[in-house]
Amino acid sequence: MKIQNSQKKDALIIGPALAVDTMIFAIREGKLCVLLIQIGTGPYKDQWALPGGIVQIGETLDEAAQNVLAKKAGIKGLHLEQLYSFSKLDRDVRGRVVSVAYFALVDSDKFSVETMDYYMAIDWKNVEKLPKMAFDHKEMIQYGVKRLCAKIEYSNIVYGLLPKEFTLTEMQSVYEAIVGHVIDKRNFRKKILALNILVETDKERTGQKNRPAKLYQFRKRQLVFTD
Amino acid sequence: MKIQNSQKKDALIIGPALAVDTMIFAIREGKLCVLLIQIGTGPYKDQWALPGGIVQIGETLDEAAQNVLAKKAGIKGLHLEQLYSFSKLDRDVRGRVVSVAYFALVDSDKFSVETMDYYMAIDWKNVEKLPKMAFDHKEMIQYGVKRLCAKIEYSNIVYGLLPKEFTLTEMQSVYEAIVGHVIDKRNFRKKILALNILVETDKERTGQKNRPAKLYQFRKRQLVFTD
DNA sequence: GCAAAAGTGTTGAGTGTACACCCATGC
DNA sequence: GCATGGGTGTACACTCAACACTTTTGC
Repeated sequence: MKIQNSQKKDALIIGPALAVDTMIFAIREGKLCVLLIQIGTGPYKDQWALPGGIVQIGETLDEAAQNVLAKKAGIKGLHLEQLYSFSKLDRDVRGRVVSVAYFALVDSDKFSVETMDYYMAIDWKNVEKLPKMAFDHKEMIQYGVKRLCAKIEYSNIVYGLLPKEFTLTEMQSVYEAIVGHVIDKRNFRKKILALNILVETDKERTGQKNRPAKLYQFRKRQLVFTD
Repeated sequence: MKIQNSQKKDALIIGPALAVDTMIFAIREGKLCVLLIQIGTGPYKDQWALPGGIVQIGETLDEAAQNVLAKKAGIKGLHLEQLYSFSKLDRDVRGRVVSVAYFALVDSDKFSVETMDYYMAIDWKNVEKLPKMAFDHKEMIQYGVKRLCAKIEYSNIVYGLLPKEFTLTEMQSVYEAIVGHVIDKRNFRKKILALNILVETDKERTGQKNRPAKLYQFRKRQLVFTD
């Protein structure tokens, strides 16, 4: 492929390789977790990494991120959002790779993530207790968590983390897992209901040893910004 | 360059080329403007574009953006911020290029931007009256303006648009140019002074046919987030 | 003295925060 | 009847928006 360059006309330019890495967040046992794979071979053997891969010539970045997830974790059709592009010269010891990070939120109960045979393992890891990570993926995750914290304040992005129907207390637990501290129950309910992003159903969560809780749904299961 | 790939081991991968484009904003005659160059040859001849270029193998994205600006507009040492990565398949008819957009704000009076001889022209253009643009650069600029509007609300980023010393009215004019509507003078002054990002000097702007205005400086000439 | 821009406070509305008790259910 | 989590309201502080007149200078 030829790209015209203002210095050396008609030179064949091979710049850095281009990759995407995907950061899938979920709440597991009340903690914010991220989906990681364990690398089976090469200089990063046994270390953990975000699902990622090289961008093919016929893919946009968004498509590349979708394809990586489909291939490496069997996950399809998530709403993925571009986060940032990482480009330190030594971020991959095998060669020069610039990587565009993407993130998404899922309800982990809906996914039974399968280990593909060319990885040693695939698993959810608490973002506060990350294992030894390959590349600059720890840095990526820290950046992603920061952005996620900011984003839940002005969008309904947590819809991805919750099942179709859920109680307000369940929703509050998700917020608490992300921001990392407890929230006042009355204020939380007041704020969320005022946003008008939820609709009450006529169902209740029964079968517990206490008062049943009303179930709610999101008005729209897609990203909406509140003002 | 070889990159190991989980599908085809030891294949030589040539993915999309990687570029950076830089968006330099300034206020000119009270309007938000962006620095553009007019392309002299090729399929985009006579159209305008952001200063940009291919990322070299030994550069980070940040460095590539700095180098592009130095080469194409003689501008050095700006605080550039990464905006977003654009990757539509047909965004450059000459071939497949993914481009990472950067932006910065400058006080245009401090720069005498020179036309390099391989361009037809380099000039500031009002972001609301853009000429015919090459690539997807119009889309990039629209995205950049949106982000800029959001950003001035919670950071001191406009420091780049103002000279070392300035009056509050001058600062207010910059805000008005960016957000695109007039702002109440008393509320603006109250808000800005409360942020505690400015220091009063003992100087005044004299020589006009009206009451002299106090001059202020930024406490820090680097990006600071308020709260 | 007049034109032109600088500078300055108050009020009302709305928003965010802190805080404690009764309710419905399972066992 | 008791343990468990569900559900509710008020008071205060703070923030934001609207609004008009006096001051200082050049001419």
